[in-house]
Amino acid sequence: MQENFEENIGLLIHDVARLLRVLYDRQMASIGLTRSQWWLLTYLRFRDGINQSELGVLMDIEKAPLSRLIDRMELKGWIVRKVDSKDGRIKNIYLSDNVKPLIESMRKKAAEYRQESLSILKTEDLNKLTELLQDLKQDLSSKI
Amino acid sequence: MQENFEENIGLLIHDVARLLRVLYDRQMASIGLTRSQWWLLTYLRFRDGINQSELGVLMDIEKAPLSRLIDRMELKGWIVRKVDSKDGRIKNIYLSDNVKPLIESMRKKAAEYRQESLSILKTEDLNKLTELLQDLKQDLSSKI
DNA sequence: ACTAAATAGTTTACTAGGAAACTAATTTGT
DNA sequence: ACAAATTAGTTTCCTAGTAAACTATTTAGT
Repeated sequence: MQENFEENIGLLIHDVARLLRVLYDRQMASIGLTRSQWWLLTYLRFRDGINQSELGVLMDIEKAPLSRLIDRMELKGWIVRKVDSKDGRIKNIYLSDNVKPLIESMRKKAAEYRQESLSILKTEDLNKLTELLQDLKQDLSSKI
Repeated sequence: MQENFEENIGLLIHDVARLLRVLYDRQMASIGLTRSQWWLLTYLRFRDGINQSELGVLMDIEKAPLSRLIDRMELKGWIVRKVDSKDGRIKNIYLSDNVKPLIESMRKKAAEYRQESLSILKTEDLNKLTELLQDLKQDLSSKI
């Protein structure tokens, strides 16, 4: 297609990321979660009470889509917003008690996903791939 | 975050894909195109007159979003739908003449993008990375 | 030839991302 | 103390992805 279509590593990474995403989405869908929901719950599990701005930085999404994601999850009763006691602009996000069983299911699914998606690679290849991607990530980060 | 958060290669690939996408989008935005628009024009450059179903397979998107993408690009006068002369269900997509200069700009930007995004990797590392990703892609494709 | 099945594309509903304009609360500078 | 600037979050508009229901056309089976 393009001048070097088959060898285009950007396209290849794009494809691999997409395939991983499809498997990932499938695991999540089996317990009734979208990718964003799962991702947000995973962060909250470790940072309960984090505010929206910090959460946006961690999840690497803008505050607008994050605000709407939180709206939908709050409607489901999974999380709650609470205005910060010291700074009235800030809203902190907390997990609701009734979402705890769901989070346990998530952890199991995450483990299945890792096993399913990466079992083809030998340990040394996995290490090499990780190393190369980390180099690339660091370089790209400096250009953004 | 997760049990093996830092070493999670799925997350790493996701991050690299995102960073590449941001650089890619930036190049496209400089000539007034979205990623999907650029992508569709790139395919049409090599397969002018392709029908929507085939285009959807190539671009790996469903027919619904493709139909809407074509709507928007047809409104801009960049492409045209023509009902197939032999099969009335089929619509073939053609580039308009006035989009040709834009396509030339695209080719230049694509070259800049490749240079900007991957220059950090040595040739042998690029080859190794390509090889590993191809293995992973092939395995994942069989699981989808 | 005629009904049933398959195919191509569209529309709608939902989730989701980015950009920009907006509101409300807080901090800074004088 | 008070106006200006900054910050946190929301809303709106646009693009875009999936799934499901739908229309129109063609093909297959009898």
